[in-house]
Formats: sequence, C-alpha cells, structure tokens
Amino acid sequence: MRRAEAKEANRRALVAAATALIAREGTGVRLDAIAEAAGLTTGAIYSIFGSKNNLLVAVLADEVARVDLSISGYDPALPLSAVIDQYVQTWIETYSNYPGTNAAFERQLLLSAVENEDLRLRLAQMLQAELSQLAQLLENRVIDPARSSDRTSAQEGMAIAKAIKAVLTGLGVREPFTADAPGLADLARQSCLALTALAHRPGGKPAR
Amino acid sequence: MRRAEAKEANRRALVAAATALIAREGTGVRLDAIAEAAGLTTGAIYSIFGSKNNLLVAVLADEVARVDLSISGYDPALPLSAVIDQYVQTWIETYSNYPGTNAAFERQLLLSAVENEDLRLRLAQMLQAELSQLAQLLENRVIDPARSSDRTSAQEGMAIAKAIKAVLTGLGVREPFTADAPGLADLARQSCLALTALAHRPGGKPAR
Amino acid sequence: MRRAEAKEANRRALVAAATALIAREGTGVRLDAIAEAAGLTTGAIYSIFGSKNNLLVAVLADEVARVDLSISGYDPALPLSAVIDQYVQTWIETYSNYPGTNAAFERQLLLSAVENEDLRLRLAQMLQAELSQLAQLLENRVIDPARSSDRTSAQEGMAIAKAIKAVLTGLGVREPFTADAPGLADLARQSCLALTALAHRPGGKPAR
Amino acid sequence: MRRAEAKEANRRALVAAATALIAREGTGVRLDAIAEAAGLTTGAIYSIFGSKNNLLVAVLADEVARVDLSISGYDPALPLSAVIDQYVQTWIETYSNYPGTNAAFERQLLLSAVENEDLRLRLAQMLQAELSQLAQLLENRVIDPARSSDRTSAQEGMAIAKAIKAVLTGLGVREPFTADAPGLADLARQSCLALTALAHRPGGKPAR
DNA sequence: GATGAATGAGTCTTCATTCAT
DNA sequence: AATGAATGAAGACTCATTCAT
Repeated sequence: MRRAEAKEANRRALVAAATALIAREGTGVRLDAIAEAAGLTTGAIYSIFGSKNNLLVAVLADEVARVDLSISGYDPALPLSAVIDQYVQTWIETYSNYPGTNAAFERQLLLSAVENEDLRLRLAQMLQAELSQLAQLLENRVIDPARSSDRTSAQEGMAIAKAIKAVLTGLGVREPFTADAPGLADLARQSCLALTALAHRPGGKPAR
Repeated sequence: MRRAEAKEANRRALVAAATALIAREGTGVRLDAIAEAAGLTTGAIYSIFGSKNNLLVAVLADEVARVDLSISGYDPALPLSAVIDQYVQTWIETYSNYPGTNAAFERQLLLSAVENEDLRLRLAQMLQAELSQLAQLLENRVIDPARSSDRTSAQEGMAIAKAIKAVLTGLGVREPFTADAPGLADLARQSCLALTALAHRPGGKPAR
Repeated sequence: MRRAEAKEANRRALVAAATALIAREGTGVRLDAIAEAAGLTTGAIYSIFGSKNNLLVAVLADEVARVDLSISGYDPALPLSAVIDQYVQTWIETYSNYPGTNAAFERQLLLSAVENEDLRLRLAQMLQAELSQLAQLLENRVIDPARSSDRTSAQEGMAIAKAIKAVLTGLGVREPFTADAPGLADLARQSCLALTALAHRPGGKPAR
Repeated sequence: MRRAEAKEANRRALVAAATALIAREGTGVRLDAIAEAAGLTTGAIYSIFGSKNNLLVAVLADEVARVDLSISGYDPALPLSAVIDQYVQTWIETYSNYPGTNAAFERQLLLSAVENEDLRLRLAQMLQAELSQLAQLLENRVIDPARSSDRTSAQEGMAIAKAIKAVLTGLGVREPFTADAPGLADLARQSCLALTALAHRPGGKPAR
C-alpha cells in the first residue's frame, strides 16, 4: 500500500507546514504558502482535507494528540506543589524550546477560533481535555507535607487546574507585549505554586 | 468652529462603533460595517483616520484612556488582600456589565495585535501602564493583618500585579472555550487572592 | 445628481456587455470579460449587482422589459391569422436583425436557467408574462373572415399562444443544428398559421 | 477475452450513469459523480473515453442508436393525422415514463451542445436522422380521408416533420418554466394535429 | 469634510486531466 | 485496465483604499 503511505506522508507534511506557518503568520496564511512549504500544491490540500478550515482543524487535532502524550504519568506519591512544579517546568521547556513557535501557535489558534465556529468547538474540546488531565493530576495530592492525610479533593484539583491554566495562558498571551521575557519562567513557577493556596483548609487558615 | 465639532463627533461615533463591533467580530470587521454603525460612510473613516489601522490604534488609545480613569485611588490603609479583592471585584463587574463586550474587546485586540506592529506597540504601552498602576496599588501594603509591619516591597507588588493580570487575561481569553461562565467570578477572586502568597516570606507563616 | 447618472450608465453598460457576451459564449462568461467590455472592472459588477447571479438576473429582466415593449398594441380589428402573421413577422425580424445574438441569448439563458434556481424562477415569470400578453392578443379574434361572429375564446387564445411559443422556441433551439437557415422564416410562418386550426369549431370540423 | 468484456461493461455503466446525471444536472456534471454512480473512478473514464468530451459524445451516440430503433414501421395505410397522433403518443409516453429523465436529457444536450463543437456536429447529425425518419413516415399519406387520392408530397412530409419536431422540442425545453405540466400532453397532441394544415391545399378544404 | 462608486490585488475553491502504481 | 492522489489553470468574490463630486 505505497499509495496510502504516500498520502499519509503528504498529510503530515501539510500539517507540519501549516503549524509552522500559522505560528509565524497566523491562520491567515495563504494555502499556496502552506502547500509550497510542504512541497505540494494547493490542490493537494483540497484532495486531502477538503477545505482550509478542515486543514486548520486537523492541525489543531494534531496538537491535541501531542499534548495528550506529554502530560502523562506523574508519580502518585508526589505532593501537590511538586506536581505543579513539574507541570510548569514542562510548560516552560516546551515554551522555550520552540522559540516562540509553540506559544505563538496557540495564540494564533485562540485568535482565529473566536471567529470560526468549527475551530471554536474543537478548541473548546481540546482545552477541556487538557484541563481534565491536569485536574486529575492534581487530585488527591498531599497539600502540606507535614500533614500527609490532608489531600486535595476533586473540586480543588479542578479549581487549581483552571487557575494554573489561566495563569499560563495569560502569561503566554501577554508575552508579546512585555519586555522582560527572561523573568517569565520564574514568575510562572512562583505564581502557580502560590495557587496551592486554593487548597488550604481550616486546619491552617482556609483559602476560601 | 462647527466643522471641527462635527468632525470630533464623527470621530467619537466611529471609535464607539468600532469598539463595539471589534468586541463582537474581531478586528477583521469590515470598514463598511463600522461606518454604517456610526451613521457614516467608509470615506469618512479615511477622512478622519487615514486608514483602518489608524482607526484601530485610535480605538485602543481610547480604551487606554478609559482604563487609566477607572483604576485610581484605593485607600492607602487597606491590606493587600483587600486591595486585590476590590480590584478583582471591579474587573468582574466591568466584565459582567458590558456582557461580553468589554472583555471580548480586549481579547480581540490582544490577540490580533500580534500581527500588527503598530497595534502591538500601542498595546504594549497600554498594558505596561496598567501594570504599573496596579503594581503601585499593591506596593507597601500590609500582608498579614496580624503583623502590620510586614509590607509588600515594590518588587513584590509588581510580581503580584503581573500574576493577577495574567490570571485575569487568561480567564478572559479562555472564556469563550469554557462551559461554566457562572463560576468565573469566584474562580477569579479566589485565584487572585491566592496570589498574595507571592508576598509571603519564610519568616512569616506560609500562604494558607 | 451626477453620481447616480454615472452609476446608471455603468449599470447599463454592464448589462449590454453581458447580454452580448452571453449570447456568444453562454452564461459561463468570465466577469473580467464583461467588465472589460463595459470599460469597468469586476469590482464594479459587485458594487452594482452584488454577484454574478444578480447580473444575470438583471440581464434577463432587461430582456423582459424590451419584449414587453415590442409586443404591444395590435389593431383589435385584425383577424386571428393576421395577428399571428404579424407576431411571427416581428419574431423573424428580431431574429434576423441581431444575427444570432438574440436567439442565442435566449438559448443560453434557457440553458443556464435549468441549473440556476434564481434564474429559473425569473425566467419562468418572464415567459409566463410573454405568454399572457400573446394570449390576450389572440383572444376574441375573428377566426374565419367568412363568419365574423365566430371568435376565439380566452382558452383558445391561450392554447394557440402556447403552441406558437413552443414552435418558435423549438425552431430557435434547433436552429444551430439545422442546415437550412434560409427556410426558417417560412416554416415559422406557415407552422404558426396552421395552429389557427386549434380554434376551429363544430361549424367546420372542431380541432378538438 | 474477459478483459474486453469487462471494459465493455464498464463503458456501458459509465454511459448509463452519465445519461442519468446529465438529465438531472446538465452536462456540467462532475466526472467524479459519473464515475461514482457507475461504481468506478475518474481514471476509468480516461482509460475508456480519453476525455469528458468524448464521454459526452458517446452518450449522445448511444441516444441516437436508441432513437433509431424506436421510430420504425408505422402501417403504410394510416392517414396523416393517425400517423402524427401515434408519433406524438409515443413521444408523450417516453416523456412520462422516464419522469423527466429522457426529456431532460435531450434538453440538456440540446442546450449545451451549442458551446461544444464536437457535440454540436454529432447532435446535428442525430437530429437530421430523426427528422428524415419522421419525414419519410409522413410522406405519401392520405391527408383527408374523404379524398384518398390527396396525399402528402415529400416536401410536405418534411415540412410537417420539422414543425412537429419544433413543437415538441419547444414544449420540452419550456417545460421546466411552466406550471401546468398536466396539460402538456393534450397541447402537444392538438398542436401537432393542427400542423396537418401545412399539407392542405387551396383545392381541398382549408384547415379545420 | 463627507460621500459612495469604482478599483484591483489577494485568495479560496473547483474540476478536468495526468500518471505512477 | 483501473486506481486515486496530485496537479494547476481558471474564476468568483472580498474589501481596504482612492478620488471625483
């Protein structure tokens, strides 16, 4: 089945080209540019995806899959703050490794998604999935090492997950408008750790 | 000077119309639509602003001015958490009062400014100003009412300000993709309060 | 109001250009070609008509108006056969004067109309109007000069009108596929006159 | 020779599918649609016919063959009006049996052939053949049963044949634009019978 | 200063056709 | 012989911008 393989390869090439170009120029990229970057023609895009919109959705789906893989399996014994620290660390690395690309890509997608129903639904779904994964990771964790019986409830896990996601998204979105890129990583880490306060309860002083 | 007055009135009408439409449809709105909403024609936009881009910049500048006015003068005696609470409260109200409009407007501008250098610079400047104001508000505040001598430094004020802004921006940007709009206000409040932990120091009690 | 006049002139130029080109090449003509022929640009077509389809409809409406004018006022005293003769004569002249153009235009429109709902409805309406006019012209006419009291009923007028229209349309549509263009006029005339037989009644032998 | 048989079967399937689709959607149908309807792929069309145009020609040729078969052998003793009646009856049946299909097919081909030289020549040839057959059928027929020696000449036969064909084509082409489909059969019959008047000569009684 | 008709470059999309398998 | 993925030319439509009135 050489045929199917070739098609799959082209499909991947197009998604990769699209991802890169979208990160740089936004979803307004011309199909010609994407096709050329993939060594194909616009017709191929239509042959494979049917429309520009479907290509965008495919690009998004691809991203979802990648994220799904990266957030798995943290040691169940880790306390809350350690898990958060590790998660943020991963985020920072991803963020720094693909200089600008990854974050820019998400920003661009967020932007277009507001005006594009198809994309909005997909993105909502993807973000929801990410959130659930993170919430699960933060659930049933020791809050204060000194009191190991005190663990995060599912609600707390979700609340912290939402707050963390908001902080990171906010930092990412605002990044192009701020001068001090260097301090970003630290701020992200400190802020997210501070959010553990959302789980503290009456034993100490409650956060609520 | 009737001429000048009329021009000024038209200018205002166009900025208002543009603000509303951008909030709803993004910066991709057609000039025709903006002109019509303002009871004028596209030609007027060129007469007054010279280009679509200049109109967008004007819209943004208008917003800056409005924000500058709203964040002023909190009682110097208020402790850190009270100031944050009040600030978030204001944000929530703004957010709810102009259903979607205000927040949507910022979202749209924030997101599309990435592709537009003119806009990016203006927006960076505006966001920086907002940030400084907020940082100043949070500076030299009592952290823990029990220890009134323990006050936030300028650095801490800035750090908390950045974190708060990130949380609020993140919540705003993600909002169109999340189901539970109702819980938004609470989450915003709790999260921002949790960020006071950024000011707690080893000597005092850790954030609760 | 120079503005409006200019627009109206452009509108007419576009309709004329479109009519001519459609006759020659069919409704598949490129908008560029039409615009160029009218000394304008494609944008003008969109400014004035909004879409290619609307232009086609306008072209059709224009044709309707022209036909409406040409079929009016035959002497009420003329007997049936004379009216038919005159009508066919007019048809033949129109047909010959615009060498191919007119007939070709109708043919082309008939063709595209089958696949274009908008056009189909308009054309149906136009053909219905034409038919009614002709039917009215043929109603209450003396059938046999020898028996001047014997006149066509409304039903008979309509039936003959339909038959005449069918013959003429049929001849027009088949014309590009027949060799003997010269005999066309005569055949049209004889055939239509023969259709008066549709009105003969029991006094002679009924046609029905 | 399994290969040849399979090819022939595919050929037939494609012609049948094309005929049906052309009837419904016109010659603008996509090759994909035709191929799919025939259970094949576009490549097969090129393998067998070489081009879309050749397929259309083949479809037309197929139709010619079918028509040749259907118009044969009317009783030589039948008078003119009876032959016409029978012919029209056949037409009406064909028309009604394949609801719309058959007539629609001819309509579409007739109309689109104008823009396609290959098709035009073929169609001209086919229509000429049909016409000759019908003319021959109408030649040397008794015009008025009361005067059996009065028979149609070859010229008269041809004239009536042309007129009948024009009427039927005209009715068929106009059909999609008229409301009263039910009356169509009757009108066709009456009109064609009225055309016998084309054979009446001064000596005999005038057309009734 | 405002009007609004026209411009025209920019893009997505369609589909007959090709060709390696 | 048939497949079906890719091609690429063609064409409709959008919209910021211009400019005569």
